[in-house]
Order: sequence, then C-alpha cells, then structure tokens
Amino acid sequence: MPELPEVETIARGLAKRVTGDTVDSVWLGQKKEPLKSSAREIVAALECSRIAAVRRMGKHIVFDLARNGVARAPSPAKGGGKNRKPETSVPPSTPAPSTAAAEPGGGARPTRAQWIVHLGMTGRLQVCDPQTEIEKHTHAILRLASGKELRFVDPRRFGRLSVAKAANFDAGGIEPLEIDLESFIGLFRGRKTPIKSALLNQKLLRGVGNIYADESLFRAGIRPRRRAATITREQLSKLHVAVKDVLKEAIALGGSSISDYVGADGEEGFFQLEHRVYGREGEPCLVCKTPIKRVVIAGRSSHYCPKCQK
DNA sequence: ACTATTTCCTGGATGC
DNA sequence: TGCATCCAGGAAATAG
Repeated sequence: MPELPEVETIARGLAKRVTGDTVDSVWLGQKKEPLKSSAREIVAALECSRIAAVRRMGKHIVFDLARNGVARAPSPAKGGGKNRKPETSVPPSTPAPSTAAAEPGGGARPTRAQWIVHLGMTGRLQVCDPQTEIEKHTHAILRLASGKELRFVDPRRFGRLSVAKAANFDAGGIEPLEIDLESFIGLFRGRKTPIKSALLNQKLLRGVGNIYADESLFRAGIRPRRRAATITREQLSKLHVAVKDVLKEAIALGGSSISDYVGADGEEGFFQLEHRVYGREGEPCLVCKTPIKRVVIAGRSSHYCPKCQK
C-alpha cells in the first residue's frame, strides 16, 4: 500500500529507467475504472511524447511529458468513447503517415503535458522487455523508443491514470516534508475531526496514509481519536517532527511495504520500517509493554498505545 | 463549509 | 476440500 515513501522510491526508480525515453505507442485495457481521464486524452498526451522527468507529488507519480509542437494528424479512430468492444485498445499506431512531417517546422511550439499515475492499493509500474509475460490485471502498456515497455498493473483497480494537458496537475494539500511548523499547526485549527482523519486528508497534507499516520501519532504521543482542534501547540509541534521523521526514515529504507508492493522494476523486496503500532494489535507497546489497541476511525484500522498516547 | 459514511475492487485469510 | 464471508485501503461520491 504505497504511501508517500513508497511512491517516492518508485518515482526515483522510474526516473532512472525512463527519463529521456519516448513513448512510441500506448495500449490501454478495456477496464474503465483505472482511467480518470478519457482513453483518448491519455493516448493523445502520451504518444510521441518524451518523458522529461518523473517525480512524486503526494501519492501521485507525475510524468512530465514534452513534445515538439509538430501538428500531428488526428489519430485514427480510437473507438470513439462509446461502443468500445472488449479488448479495445489503441492500435499499435505507427506514427501517422507523414501528414505532419512535411511541416517546415515553423511555429512548432513545444507542448507540455503530464501523465499522472496513482497506484491506489495494489498498483504497480513495471519497466520490462516486451517479451515479458503480460500479467493479469495489466491495464496499460507504454511502448518506449528504447525498446522497453512501461506497464501499469493493478489487480484491485483502485489506482488511477489521468493526464494534465497544460502540465498543471494539482495534487492538493501541502507536501509533509516541506511544510513549516506554523502552517502545519494552521492545518488543524478549528477542525473537529479526529486528528487521524485530518492526517489522512490529502487536501491538507498530501502523501500521508494509514500506516504513517498511526506511526506519527504514536511518536507524538497523541491518540488518533483526539479532535484536531483540541491538540496543543506543543503536541502539534511534536507531531510536525514525528511526521517528517517517520517519512524520512521510510524513504531512507526505500519505502516500507506490507504485501502488495513491488518496486519500480517489478522486483519484490523492500526493507520495511519497523512499525511500532501499525498492525500490532494486542502486542506489547515497545515503550511500556501495554497491549496495542486497534479502533476504527473513518473506516480505517487505527492502532495506538493507550498508555503512551493521550 | 465541514464532517461522517458508503462505495468501488480483488485476493488472501478465515470459518464452518 | 469447498464454499461463503470478511477484510484491507485511497479517494470520490453521497449523506447528514
């Protein structure tokens, strides 16, 4: 379940492998759930674009795309949205025959767009050779000029693909690793919601998920159900540090993972930050030996030490 | 304007 | 062994 540290790790791995490469063609599966933008838009943005950069914003992976502004011929029928048959896809479209090539380059403005990938719970991006067997639940394949393929696989389909045409994707919220103390405290002012819910709210902080929310609250000594507005400045100050520390430690370890996580290459195996409370219901607190409690907040399992956290 | 709850998905774990 | 049930969780949608 990729949260900020895992996404950061994946984005770095992808950046190493595909930056500078060009997307020759795109195949999209027939399942519509993973697509937040239309298939047509996604294909149009990706095909013939160069991957200028790969980076993380919150839990999103952002591919910055660049392309010289040569007017391309309208791509051949993409199944027009409606009557898409199963196994629809975008044909291995060889770049449209020369309609544009003759253009003397005059007024060719570079265009910018972004491909946004959210991995959801089980999403993975693999960089592999074309002959690698296509896994079940593969929803997108980008064929790259280098000969490699970039594939999006997501069994549970909580992941999402979208494009931002003007390269103006807004991930909402503030990066937890960048926020200063006063802004951090300001996020919670006047909020009656449990602090745990506030931490998970991507419009406030972007990138904190269930695991790191629990771990941060443990380190700060705050119970997850505490109403955000009732927490003292002093405690929020501790939380500010705790959130950053937890995320930084996890990034340093290459992202932690529980089950569905696979690295950018598709290889298994990342070190896991030792969880002090997450998933440890009933086990002794590592500080005071009190059994860790589990409650449900906002539909999420929330773990805390009833003695260390107030 | 907020906050709380429900919904979407599949595979793995559990129970009988 | 087989089948049903439950659970995990991010974020959008819905309800209060």
